[in-house]
Amino acid sequence: MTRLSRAFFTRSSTAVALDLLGQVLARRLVDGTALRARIVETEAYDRDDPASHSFRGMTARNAVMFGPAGHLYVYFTYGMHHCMNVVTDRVGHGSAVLLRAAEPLAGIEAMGRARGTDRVRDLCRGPARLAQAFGVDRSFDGVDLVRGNDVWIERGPRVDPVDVRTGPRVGIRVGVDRPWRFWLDERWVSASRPPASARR
DNA sequence: TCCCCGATTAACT
DNA sequence: GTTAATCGGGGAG
Repeated sequence: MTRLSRAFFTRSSTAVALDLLGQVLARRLVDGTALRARIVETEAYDRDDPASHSFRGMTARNAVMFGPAGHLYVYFTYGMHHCMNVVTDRVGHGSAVLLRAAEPLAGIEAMGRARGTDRVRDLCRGPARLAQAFGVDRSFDGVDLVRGNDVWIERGPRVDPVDVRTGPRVGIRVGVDRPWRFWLDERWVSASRPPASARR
């Protein structure tokens, strides 16, 4: 097992988002249970990107985005959901990659318990589902993926560039012109939805 | 302080 | 295809 390094994360969010496809998100629960899932969908967010939480500058909520790369940025939204991001680029830059979906590999029973479902396909298909399956909430905001022993990302089998798909990001109403969503296998990828601009 | 709405999901018709 | 759930962030006043 090779863990992804600080250098891997200290690059542009789009480069990291693309290269995270096929890597393995790993977690060790307090009871020792190991969780592993292959990352199959990501989205890049950058400063000067109106869809990014960092766009309007640093606040208490997004402060981690402006810190060193390779740390988790976890935010709470819709009054009930948590989403996991990996901080990218240089300190002070303000960029991150949203982990949107993954293919469960190990610890599936524990993930099912955390999610309240037996459907393997729905365990990690969607950013809030993924965070819930991995037991990640706001208390994980700022956790170091490079040095920590609770969550980290391992090098997975090499991905053939031919298998990579790109397109507009999901659920946003600004910055839709940037094709910063990256995914591999439709089966494990989060549900598409009508453009955010058409809702509410 | 008030108020709108979100990097979503599940459960509807 | 539509919508309720549910609450914190942050812009407006």
